[in-house]
Amino acid sequence: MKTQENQSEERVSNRQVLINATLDAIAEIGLIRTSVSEIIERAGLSRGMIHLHFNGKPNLIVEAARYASEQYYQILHENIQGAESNPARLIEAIVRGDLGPKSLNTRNVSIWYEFRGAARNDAGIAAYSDTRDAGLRDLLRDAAFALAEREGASDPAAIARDMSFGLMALLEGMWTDFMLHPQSFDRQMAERIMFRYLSGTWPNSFDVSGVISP
Amino acid sequence: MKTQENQSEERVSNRQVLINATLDAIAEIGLIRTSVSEIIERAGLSRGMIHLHFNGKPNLIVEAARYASEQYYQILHENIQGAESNPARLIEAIVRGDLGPKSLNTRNVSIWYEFRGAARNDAGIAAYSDTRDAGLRDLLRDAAFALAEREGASDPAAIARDMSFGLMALLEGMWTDFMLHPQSFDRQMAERIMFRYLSGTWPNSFDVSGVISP
DNA sequence: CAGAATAATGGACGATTGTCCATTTTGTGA
DNA sequence: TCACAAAATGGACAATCGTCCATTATTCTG
Repeated sequence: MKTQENQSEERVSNRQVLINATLDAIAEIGLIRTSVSEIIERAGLSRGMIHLHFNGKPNLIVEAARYASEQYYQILHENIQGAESNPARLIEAIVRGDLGPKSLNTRNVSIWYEFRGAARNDAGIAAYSDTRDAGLRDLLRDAAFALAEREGASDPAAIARDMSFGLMALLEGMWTDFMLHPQSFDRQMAERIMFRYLSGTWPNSFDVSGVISP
Repeated sequence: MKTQENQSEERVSNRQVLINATLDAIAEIGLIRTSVSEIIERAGLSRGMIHLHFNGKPNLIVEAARYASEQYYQILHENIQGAESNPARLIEAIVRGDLGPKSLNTRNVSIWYEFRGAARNDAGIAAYSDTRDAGLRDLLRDAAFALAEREGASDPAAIARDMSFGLMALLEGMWTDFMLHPQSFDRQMAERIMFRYLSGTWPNSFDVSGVISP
């Protein structure tokens, strides 16, 4: 029975406006220079709003981290939809998704890197910075285990542990390289390197271009 | 003809004291909270020294980045000494060195990560943040090329490009993981993952424990 | 030893930080 | 339409930021 709340879908609360402005600022000028003045100017709102909605700047930063983490997860699960049943296809979907423009873009990578660094000295941010890893790692490990078993490895658990860890680390490195050189980064090359790695361990499931179709 | 300059080897200029204090602060509390007050307190010097020796804080930060970069390089070259002639041994030395406690420790990793992030918005820092990569990448690419040729790959240049890029990215990822979980990080596991990757591409030169001795 | 040059001090300075509240504006229900 | 509640404003505030300079201490030179 709200009045004209939903006259339009794009009606967003000022709370969310502040979060978006904060993430924009972090992406563009970094956490160091993201001041209250900077945020409220980008948001087009008044100074007191941060205190009203978040009880101070630190809380706003944490909420922005939570939101960014949720966004990443949502895209991840969209990427892997339909591939969950086949471990090789699942890994392929994760890799391609994580290197695709919806995940790997200047804004996301900058935000991710800034929060990562801040997490070292901020428990509140650390909570939402770690979740990304945990969820992704579990997905990869389970898929790697299934794959190792299927290919008849002697110790599938060990392989799964090493490979999920290695894939995570390699993706990390790709993101870092993208952050440092966004204009020269080559997505195709990045994917090829990932699949070369995968085919080295599971030559029956992968080649340099991805999953081998039967 | 200096007076009592070298009465003891550990006599260091206050310029260097400031750089060390800056790096300590960055490692422990991060770049955001590394203020002039914080630095001079750690250095045990007076407020004006930063302006006297560096003409302002920004310059001090850049000089600290340069020094950290030089330190990293020095350790790198110590690590690979004697292994330059054999490409497989050279890669092994780089990998083991980069994952060893002289390079990969809490202080170094924190500093490296902070400068990496700052480089995005600071050209002065970017210069010394990039050099590490450039030098390391060249070393790896040349070794990878020699190895690819020796193992008779069809396109050694392509292999060398992919592998040097992949090795860099994988090491990046290892460093990041160490930064996030320094207490649970497993150096042996990290090395094994690196060598598993290498043996996937060059099974005649590497196995999971390192270079294969003839 | 005297004099000059250099190194070091520590506080003053304006600018900017984040917090918070008195006030005004907007929205809602009687 | 009126009265009340909620949302939003924007400036005051103390604290801290980085800069810079007048002053003092130290070192080097002749």
